Amino acid sequence: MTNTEIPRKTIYRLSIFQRCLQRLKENKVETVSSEALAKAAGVKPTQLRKDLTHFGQFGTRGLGYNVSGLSSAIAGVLGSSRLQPVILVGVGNLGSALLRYGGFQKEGFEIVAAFDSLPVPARAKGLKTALMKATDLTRFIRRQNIKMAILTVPALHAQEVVNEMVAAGIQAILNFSPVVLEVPKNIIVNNVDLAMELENLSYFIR
Amino acid sequence: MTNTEIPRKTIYRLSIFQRCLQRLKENKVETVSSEALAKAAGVKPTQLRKDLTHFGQFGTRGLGYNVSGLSSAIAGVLGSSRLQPVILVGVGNLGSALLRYGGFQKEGFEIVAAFDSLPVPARAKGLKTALMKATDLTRFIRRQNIKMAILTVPALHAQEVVNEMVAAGIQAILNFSPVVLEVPKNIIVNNVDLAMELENLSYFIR
DNA sequence: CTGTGTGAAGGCTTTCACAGCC
DNA sequence: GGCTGTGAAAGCCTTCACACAG
Repeated sequence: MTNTEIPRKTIYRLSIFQRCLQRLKENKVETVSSEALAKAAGVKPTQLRKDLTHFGQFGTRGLGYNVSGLSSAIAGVLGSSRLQPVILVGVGNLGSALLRYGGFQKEGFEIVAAFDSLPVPARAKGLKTALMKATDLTRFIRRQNIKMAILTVPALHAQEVVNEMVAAGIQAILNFSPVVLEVPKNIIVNNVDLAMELENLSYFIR
Repeated sequence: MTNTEIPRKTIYRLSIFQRCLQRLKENKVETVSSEALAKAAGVKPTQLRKDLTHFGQFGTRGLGYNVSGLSSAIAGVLGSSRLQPVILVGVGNLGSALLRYGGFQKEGFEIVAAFDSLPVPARAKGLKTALMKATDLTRFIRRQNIKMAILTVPALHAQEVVNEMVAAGIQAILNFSPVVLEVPKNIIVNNVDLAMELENLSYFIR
């Protein structure tokens, strides 16, 4: 099919477009031009159109895009692998926070279990997610065939936990530890480093 | 001085290098080559060297970089504006979580106040950060001359809160709401969208 | 001989310009 | 006329290759 590898940035933007389309749908808008949608997404119209050409043709010339049509097209690209179960490792401040945060479920992800080396029940108070011991990690990943993990352990332990998870079969990691993880090439890691984002912002203030 | 604008990616990497240097310092390493440091940071040696040329020359040919020397040089570039006070707006699940999370303080940022339209004292239980009403937001920003804000309000209210903050003088925003914010060109926004990161990861799993 | 600093080359992404369809 | 789809151009970032300093 698509011969060239699709840029990661394109995939990120697809998610943004999807969000905007959702909002349009709620407002009963049926058709949208690349100009309008791009503006809502904060990009240039040509970029939106270029992004879409990676996957096919979805618009009608002279008219624009059918909102729900484009939306399901993007869902088809993105969504195929959407209903992944996810585990969270490291139920400290940030970890328990993310468990409480509903934003994942809303987008179709479910955190099916949380792990900690020293599970403190108080931390999981009021949560419906199962809290398990770190010693169960490998077995759980294998048994349930989990592919995605959110990593919120202290920096010091991040790499060793990653090694264990990768050995058990995890393929994608959302890493919140301020550490550069070493993983085999076929494993994908996205880093979210909050302190770094602030540092970066502060640089650009004059 | 430097005529061309420095790429944002370079600034991000500077933060990573700084982290690695810190670790080297703790281990009493005095000298490091671009190859070793780059490997620790997960980039190519030439890129590290190119990044540094934006700011000057910091190495010794045939030897490498003095760890603490390079570290303070980078701190000088990044750190000039490091001790920014920060406010957090939106004390919901994610917001109160971030307040509890210590990762910011460690890197030199302090959240000096938190705001919510309906401050629930229970949410702030055990926190030392002052919890204030949203109606005090503008005045506080003006009085304390705050420039940076962390935004963790529901998507629906994000834009209006941003408008108010920008009018009051905020210059940089770390936005956790899954919304594309509209701001004047001189205002800088970094987006952290957790659901999008997961979506992105799941796409790359086969 | 080792390892930095850097102009030039290469590769990737964005933007332009316009052909083509409604 | 209006707006998409897309090859070509431009711009940006990364990598190479090597001059040069210790």
